[in-house]
Amino acid sequence: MEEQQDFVKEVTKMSDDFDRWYTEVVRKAEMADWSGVRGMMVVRPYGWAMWEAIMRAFDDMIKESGHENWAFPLLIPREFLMKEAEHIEGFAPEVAWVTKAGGRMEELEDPLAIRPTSETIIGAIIRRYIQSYRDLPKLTNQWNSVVRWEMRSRLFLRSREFWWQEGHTFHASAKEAIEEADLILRYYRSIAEDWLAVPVLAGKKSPAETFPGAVHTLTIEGLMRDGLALQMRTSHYFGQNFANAYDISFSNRENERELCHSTSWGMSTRLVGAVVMGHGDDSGLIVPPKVAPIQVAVVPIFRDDAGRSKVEAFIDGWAPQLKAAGIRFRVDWRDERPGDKYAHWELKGVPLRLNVGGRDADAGQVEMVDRLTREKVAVPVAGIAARLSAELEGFQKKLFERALKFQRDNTFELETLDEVIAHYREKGGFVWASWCGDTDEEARIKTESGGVTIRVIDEETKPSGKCLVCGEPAKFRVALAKAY
RNA sequence: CGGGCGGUAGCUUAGCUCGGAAAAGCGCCUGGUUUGGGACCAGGAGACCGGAGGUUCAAAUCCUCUCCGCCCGACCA
Repeated sequence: MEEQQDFVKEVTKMSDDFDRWYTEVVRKAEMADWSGVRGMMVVRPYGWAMWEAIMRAFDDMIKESGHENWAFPLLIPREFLMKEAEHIEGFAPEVAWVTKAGGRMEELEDPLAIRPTSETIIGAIIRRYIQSYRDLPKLTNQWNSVVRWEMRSRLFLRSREFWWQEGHTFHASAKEAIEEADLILRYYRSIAEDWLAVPVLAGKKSPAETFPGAVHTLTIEGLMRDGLALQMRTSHYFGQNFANAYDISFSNRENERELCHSTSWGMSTRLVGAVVMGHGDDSGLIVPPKVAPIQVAVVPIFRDDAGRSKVEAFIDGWAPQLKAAGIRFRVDWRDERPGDKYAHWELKGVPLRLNVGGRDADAGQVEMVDRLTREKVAVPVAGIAARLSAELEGFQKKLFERALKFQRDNTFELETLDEVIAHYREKGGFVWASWCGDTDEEARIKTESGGVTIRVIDEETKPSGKCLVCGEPAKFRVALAKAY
């Protein structure tokens, strides 16, 4: 982490206490808050706007590849939930149930689960709409919120209710379903890297970390600035497990009944937390331009009414160009002093700030300040929209490169469990190692290291040498990390 | 869900040990002077002290229960 001057004074320094820093930034940047009901989050406009940008980007991607949005019910009958044994076993501890309803709080005959995810109800319903191979693939998605009864919560990262999209697709062949899960993982990677500027490791989860009921789970894992990994979403291939449990079948060309192959995949408001933790600094947020609710903050500077009129007229001269260029900007006319406004927009992580005073008006220029480098440069107003667009693009790129450098500087290659344990006593980051594939040994890594887990299996690269735990020939190359 | 700590104005807290008219700073509102990195003066609004019950002539303060938050752990696909 770079040295920073104390530009913003109202947040705990990241280096002093990362967790406190995180909570203070999220709240003081007006992104989210607690609601008074335990674990239930309020997402405020500044945080929600980032989520909206993510939603739009992802929604465009999946529409392009033929997915359709649906709305399935919030409440799930118990018998629907119970059908896939592994799935329900995995989710049982965090399901909330509606057991009473109505003015007299009458006990329901059959309790209804509040969806923790919708595989079960979609499976139970979608079978109606799938009869022939001609109905396949069925590519569904829904934007909604789900409830998981978590015991410990953090804003955006883990709350009892969170907002996400859940995609559920049904295919005629295993190959097609596997390709679907791969495709979605590529989309997720693009959201993380191209939109949020957070570089990720992509790969397969170990069997112990695989989604309940899935054949395999794919994941993207980002590295936060405190050195902990964050699972930034997953994509699952179910084989025929759900199709079997819910009898989702179709007639093939030969008029034989076959079970569908299915997938599911989800991406949540947790990503907003990844933006905070992946880019922030001691002064607060740094928001990637592509998802920034405000990309450019304009701070007018003047002494008196005459000065104000002059600056206002000057800004009015070129602001419409920014609007026309689709730049999300705000002119800060609040009755505050410039220094307050600087700190305010820095805390909120607005990529570019324009300081505009009488001297600038005379010179036909503005002072542009970069939130990342804090460099100040004079920018002529002639051609300002094109210049700012280019600067924002450059900012997005710089932010990604900085995060990529951070990730590389914090990625290591080790051979034995002892080395891994010693490493995580000192620092964080990713550690690549080789593993034989034994689940008990995987559990040993976690217990003996104090929480280090296998985050990703890299299937592209052959493992070198021996398993870090048992020393037998390795089958997998894996990335280890402590994670959120 | 266990262990520890906390909840008093929008925020941060003092007051609680030892019961006896609810305070401060910041923020907010009004007016004025100000404004290129965080101003100042004057006036003002704002709190049933998280909630319920109890002890007492009297409770922010003592007791019980409960809700919410923070830290640690378990759990977290």
